[in-house]
Amino acid sequence: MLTGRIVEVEAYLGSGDAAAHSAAGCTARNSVLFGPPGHAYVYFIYGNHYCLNVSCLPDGEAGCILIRALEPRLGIKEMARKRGLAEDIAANTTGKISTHLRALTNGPGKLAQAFGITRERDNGKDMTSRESDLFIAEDGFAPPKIQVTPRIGITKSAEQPLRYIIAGNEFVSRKVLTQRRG
DNA sequence: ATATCGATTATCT
DNA sequence: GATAATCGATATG
Repeated sequence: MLTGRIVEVEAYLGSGDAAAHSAAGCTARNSVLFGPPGHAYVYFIYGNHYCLNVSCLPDGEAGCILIRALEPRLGIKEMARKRGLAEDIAANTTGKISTHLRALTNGPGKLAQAFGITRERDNGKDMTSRESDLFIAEDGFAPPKIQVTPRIGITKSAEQPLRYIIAGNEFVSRKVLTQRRG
């Protein structure tokens, strides 16, 4: 089993959000977004990568959360293998977080590859049930602080503060502008 | 450290 | 035919 803690997400709104895939209405690609909440919307982008979203709003309303980064928990070696990285490097018994460990799941395309998520296999899966082979569950961790920033990598509606990260977490896809150096 | 750039294809106009 | 919610490599200060 592979598990990771969600540390970074972005919201794509059901209406009035030009950056959302649902902005132009329901198509074959995005139909999951218009279905019931809690289901996987997986799309293929830039001819290379898959990205995982979860539908959120009630049946009939499009809207979703893009999962942008995870803190790897269980199955680190398997994730490294799927990512094409050396397995032993990821086995960090030292407690220090290596760049290789970070590289497993600190981006939407990376985490999809680490988990072997594809549109063909996973689009439409119910992510609310532990019976599903792809699901979200509560792990009891209470984030110290949630930070909100603009979304990343989009050209439309780029100013809206709809990206949510666990403040200070080492596995977010980009370091936030913090005052380093004194 | 930050910036720019090429890869590669499903999807929509 | 153009576009895209990315990544990894390369270049530059």
